[in-house]
Amino acid sequence: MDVKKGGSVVQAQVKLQKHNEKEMGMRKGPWAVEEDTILVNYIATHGEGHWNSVARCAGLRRSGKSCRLRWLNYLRPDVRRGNITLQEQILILDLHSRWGNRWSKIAQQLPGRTDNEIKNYWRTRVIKQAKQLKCDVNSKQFRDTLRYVWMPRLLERLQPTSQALEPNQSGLVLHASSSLLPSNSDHSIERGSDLWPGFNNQMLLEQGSGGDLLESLWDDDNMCFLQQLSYDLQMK
DNA sequence: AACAGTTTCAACCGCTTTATC
DNA sequence: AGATAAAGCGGTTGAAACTGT
Repeated sequence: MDVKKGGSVVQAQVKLQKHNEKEMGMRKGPWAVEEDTILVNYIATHGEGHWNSVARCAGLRRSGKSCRLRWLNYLRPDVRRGNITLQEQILILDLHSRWGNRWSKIAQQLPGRTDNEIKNYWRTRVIKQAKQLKCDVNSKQFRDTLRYVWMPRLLERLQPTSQALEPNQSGLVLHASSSLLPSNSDHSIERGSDLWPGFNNQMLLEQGSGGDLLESLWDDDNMCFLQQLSYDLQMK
């Protein structure tokens, strides 16, 4: 792809596209209810994909990109909205510690959640809390604290309720043991494993399962614990 | 009640990757 | 093989909602 040369082909294409969008009076900003209805109805009849033609054929004055984003992040029937459960929070932390800011990849492990939502969660909650602890969220210290000390503690607290759930052989399983011990392996997420069957996709889908034990990773109790941990580490 | 500061999250942007011709 | 279009990704922004004074 020729993107490095000054005044590249791609840049010219983008300029042209922007010009065309302007010419056509493309709408931007929040979607109106009528626009949502048009998009939903169009996709119900014609299906997803070919977003530029969706925008054009449905009579929406929106870019294909905008239609795609609106559908994937908001209008899609299987999209889950609202509070991120404790299990999801733990899974996000675990996956992020291994994959970094690969939001889309992480989102694939959380049914119904979008990359955008996970990214927002990370930026607004995790980074904020790390700041409170005077930690850099990408520092080894923060990651190790989460992974080797805090998460085992949380999992321990969750386990009694988790184990009450039926194992889901087809679902995702977080290998508690492997993910919490130093490892270079990227295989902690597998399908159909039963190392720790209580913690799987099924559990994530069941609203509130285990969540009544803890509402959030960032409650007072946990924050005190983390602050103490952070202090202890600094004293070393 | 009014205002200021903070938080949240939907939407946009720029870039890269993938698909198609 | 190269050009172009479309899709996808991660970072960023800004308006609305919320909270504190």
